[in-house]
Amino acid sequence: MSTRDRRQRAFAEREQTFFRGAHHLITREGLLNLQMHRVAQYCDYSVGTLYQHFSSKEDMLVALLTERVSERLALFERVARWDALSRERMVGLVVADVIFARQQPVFFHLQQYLSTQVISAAISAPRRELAMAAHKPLLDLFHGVINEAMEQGELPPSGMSPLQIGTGLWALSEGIHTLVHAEGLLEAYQLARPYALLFHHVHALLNGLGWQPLCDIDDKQGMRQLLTRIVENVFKDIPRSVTASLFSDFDRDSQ
Amino acid sequence: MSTRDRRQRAFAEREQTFFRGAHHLITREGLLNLQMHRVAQYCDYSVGTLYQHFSSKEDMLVALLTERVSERLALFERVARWDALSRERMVGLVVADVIFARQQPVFFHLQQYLSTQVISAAISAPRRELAMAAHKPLLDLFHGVINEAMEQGELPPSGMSPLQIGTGLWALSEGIHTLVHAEGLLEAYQLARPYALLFHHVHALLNGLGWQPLCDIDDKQGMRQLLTRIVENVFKDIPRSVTASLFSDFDRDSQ
DNA sequence: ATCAAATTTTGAACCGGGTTCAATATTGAG
DNA sequence: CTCAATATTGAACCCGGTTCAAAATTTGAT
Repeated sequence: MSTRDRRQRAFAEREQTFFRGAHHLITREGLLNLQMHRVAQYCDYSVGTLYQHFSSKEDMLVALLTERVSERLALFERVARWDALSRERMVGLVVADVIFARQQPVFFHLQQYLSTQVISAAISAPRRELAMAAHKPLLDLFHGVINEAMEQGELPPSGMSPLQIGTGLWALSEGIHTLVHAEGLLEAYQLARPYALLFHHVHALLNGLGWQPLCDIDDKQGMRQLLTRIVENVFKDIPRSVTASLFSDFDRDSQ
Repeated sequence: MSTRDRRQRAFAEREQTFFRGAHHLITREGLLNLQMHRVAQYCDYSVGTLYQHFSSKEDMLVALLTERVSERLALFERVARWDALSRERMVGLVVADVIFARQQPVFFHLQQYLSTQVISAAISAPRRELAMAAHKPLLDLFHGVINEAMEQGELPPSGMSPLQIGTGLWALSEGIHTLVHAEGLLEAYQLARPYALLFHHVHALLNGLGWQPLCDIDDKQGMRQLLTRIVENVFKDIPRSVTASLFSDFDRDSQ
């Protein structure tokens, strides 16, 4: 029956409208000031209709986050497809994450907020499972690179599964992002160049894990060159304004 | 004038009462269900009096968190005073953090929740500065160990300040804790033994930074022995039930 | 085209909980 | 003892997430 299909399509389209509206309002007024009735109003629907799509505010936020995984995944996929050494691609994945965080700060705040024990406990189990399922391809890519590295002997086995290795890298990256996004922390401790720091520690960790080819973590030039190569080969179309933040950190350093 | 002093003392005592009450209620019913009027009620005061101490709910939570920094600091200080190699002490600090997280899960959730960009933006600047000032001794200890390591040539310079080195370790540790505390994540990805993972990656990172003496990250026995030594020398009085979680991870592994 | 049943949309009303503040109680100096 | 200053109280306010009975629209049969 065509009626049913049309209805479903309309429903899905409206959901997109809500996502766009919510995103717009968060961008303009911050996550803290987001109000459900304003989202509905902005999209020219009533609150009741909004609640037909999402069972609660948190529910909507998780759905919004889940919806944008595809963009993050797209960035990751470019790196995965890149014909380079496994170690270079792993660094590329971290670059992808930095680019995503720069391009879509709202989603980083969302992710951070919703990962919190306090909030995540308030999210319904089915919605959480949906969100995790949506993230799975992303993790699969991540673990795929680690797997390849092991198979090609570039990463020594060490009795750890790709998932376990990945966790450490993920935690390090996530931890730095948390630092970057926490209000006033960087300023208070005069921590300039957080992303230079991130790559420094990522290389240190990769070296520590024995991921070949090892690199000299004091060789700022070399690290910068790798970033340049990644951007040139994988993220050439990303606006300079976004990728520049990767380097400006290093540039300031060398001056 | 003695009256003023007495008043101040009474006020400070009452604040402690509120802290105890809030902590008790959070422990029993979760941070999500904490209500201001219940805190007041539980402490046999009115909400108005509660608001004489704290300008908002978030304000109270930050104050509560700040108040317990001293306990965390106490754990850190034991490690700092321990007569051992700088690298051993650094691992000891990570152990201290795990112990604190185990002993005071409420405070870890609080910390995580309040570090979120969304929430931290809602905290008044003076209160935030107070909180940071309270954390400073803790960070000083941390950086002190790194400093010593550099001075004694156990950690090569590499153009990074102690603060910058510390950030990576902090981020890694914090990231793993986030993982551990996020609802359903460990289960979903069958990530058992998160703390074994933490120490594995900490050692890998320390090796990568060139922190002497390097250790073999595949040597599970050696890592376990270091943990035992730390507990024996520094945390002997901490209940087995708390420290056991450090090892059980490894034990399960070796079986 | 007409109508009634089914479905969808609406937004005023509800309600929980953080916050305020006018009324009340307590304190202490003279 | 008195009164002004100070501290405490909790009912009322207000904001914002959520609900649901009423209104509007769509559908399918006549």
